[in-house]
Amino acid sequence: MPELPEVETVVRDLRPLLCGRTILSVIKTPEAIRRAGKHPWEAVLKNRHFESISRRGKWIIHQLDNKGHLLIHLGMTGQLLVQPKGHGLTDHLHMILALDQTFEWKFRDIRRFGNIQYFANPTDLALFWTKQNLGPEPFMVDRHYWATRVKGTSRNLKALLLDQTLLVGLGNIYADEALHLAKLHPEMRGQNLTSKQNECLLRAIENVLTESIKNRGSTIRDYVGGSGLKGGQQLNLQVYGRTDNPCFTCGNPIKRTVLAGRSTHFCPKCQLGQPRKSIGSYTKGDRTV
DNA sequence: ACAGGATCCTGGGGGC
DNA sequence: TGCCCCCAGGATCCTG
Repeated sequence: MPELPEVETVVRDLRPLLCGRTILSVIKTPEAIRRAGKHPWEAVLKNRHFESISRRGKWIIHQLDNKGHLLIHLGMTGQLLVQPKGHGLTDHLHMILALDQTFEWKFRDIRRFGNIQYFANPTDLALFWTKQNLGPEPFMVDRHYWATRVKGTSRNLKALLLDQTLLVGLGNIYADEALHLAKLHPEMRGQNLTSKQNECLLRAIENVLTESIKNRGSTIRDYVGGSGLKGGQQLNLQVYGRTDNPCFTCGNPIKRTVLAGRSTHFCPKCQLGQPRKSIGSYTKGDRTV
């Protein structure tokens, strides 16, 4: 499931493989991808050069030499690959661009939750970002913004961390991991966090993402980087996918629940602050605060 | 404002 | 072996 570390890894892999390369032809267009925009792909992409590859949240941004932008969201199972022609898997390919020196740019997506968008000029792109209303990048969060937004809501922490308008980049895996590192219960309400806990949560998010980027992200099932290499962070996960296994910190079994419609993994002993039914209080160990 | 459910989608795994 | 059902979740929409 591509989250920020996986998307960042793809971008870093693609950059040297793609920058300066020319699109010779469009071999396959993304009709099967439900949310892909409709464009005369051959007309807008043929003979264009890739100027730069970057990322905003989980979106991958290809800037072309005509100020056009090709955006890709990997969704659940998306893979973006640049490989010599004839390499790699051939099923579930939704868009293929032939590049110079017989390389191919390929978007592969088994479950088709991905998204492909093209913007002909910076104005259209800016409009798209406005509509998306994305929050800040995790490593560039203003402390005051963070404190205000988290303290100002009664939503639970799991739902908050998945909300891309609050903060971009977290998905189900790293939301669970960050909450475990911060020792905060996923059901705790934003408004019930102390300033110290709030700051600790932001640091935990940064630390979890930093470590995961270092390990090229987590390959649970389908994810691979831009050159086809798998990630390594799945070996370091503390709670995600470890239901009933002992917590590495305290030895108690990891619990699973469903929050914000997503499976949520946590250690009930290490992660305190589960809210009681009465509003405005939460349990901390055996005490009510 | 918020929670929860449905929707899109396919492959893997469990049960029979 | 084959069949059925459930589960996984990023984003979005709808309802209560």
